[in-house]
Amino acid sequence: MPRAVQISDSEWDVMEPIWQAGACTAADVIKRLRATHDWNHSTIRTLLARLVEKGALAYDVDGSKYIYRAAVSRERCVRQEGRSFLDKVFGGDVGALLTHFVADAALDAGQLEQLRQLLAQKKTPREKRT
Amino acid sequence: MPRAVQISDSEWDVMEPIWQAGACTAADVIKRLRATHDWNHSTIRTLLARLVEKGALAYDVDGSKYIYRAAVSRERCVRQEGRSFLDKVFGGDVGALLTHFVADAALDAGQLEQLRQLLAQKKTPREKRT
DNA sequence: GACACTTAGCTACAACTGTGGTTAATATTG
DNA sequence: CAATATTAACCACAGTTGTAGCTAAGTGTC
Repeated sequence: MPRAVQISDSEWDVMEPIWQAGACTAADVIKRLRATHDWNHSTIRTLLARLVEKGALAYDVDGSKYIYRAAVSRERCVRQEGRSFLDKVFGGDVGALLTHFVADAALDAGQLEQLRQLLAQKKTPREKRT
Repeated sequence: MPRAVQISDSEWDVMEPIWQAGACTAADVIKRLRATHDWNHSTIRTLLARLVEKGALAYDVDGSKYIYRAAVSRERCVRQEGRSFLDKVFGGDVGALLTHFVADAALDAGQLEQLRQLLAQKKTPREKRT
């Protein structure tokens, strides 16, 4: 399997618009990030380049520019980040993690209901699903 | 408030035994970590020193050695790490985070039950009054 | 065609991380 | 006491991260 790509915080912010848009030029990414980040365009270009090096992004050449696209799915990265956070902070104990966030967070009625339903349907691991 | 202490992965592993034991010497920490990590004792001492610099640990001098103790609570650090993970990966949406982990994890019957109860008791944030 | 703008590529640079060696003072133990 | 082990203090060193500048080549505009 593709060696686990390690995406830093800033890099994650750069991935986000690309995951959302599917494919963008650097200029697109820069434009989108302008709304939320006060970064120099150089910074974003550097991050794009690093993400390509890391294998998190790929690109197609279009004339003089690159059309970037994700080379790793967001899902995959979320799972990996989640896993590593879970291991670091909760020693791999998902129950503890969930308990923490449920206790710590303010959930609105809709979210609570959704979770209750998720849990209600949730099977214990006897029935293996992946 | 104490500026948010930023604890790296390795450092976290060093904090853990201290949070558990309450107070230890470097030798204690090293001994405890031997079980799980294949680290040179120097490495652990370096991490201890860095954690002191960062204000995550404090110590009392006992003869020629230090008795380390946590200067920041585990709770606090868990909340902070949790917050930053939540923001990075789920854009601050706790519901999404919980959904992810519930869906992704294998929970045994006991954990499921515990969570159901937690959710059952959980109050929605103060309802907006009119 | 001249000039401004965009683009990728390369360079920089300090802080943080992971990992561990060296030293000098101090304890411990045979 | 002499040899050995422990300790904290310092140093090292490469890799990652956050942040950005500078350059040369290509593109668009008048």
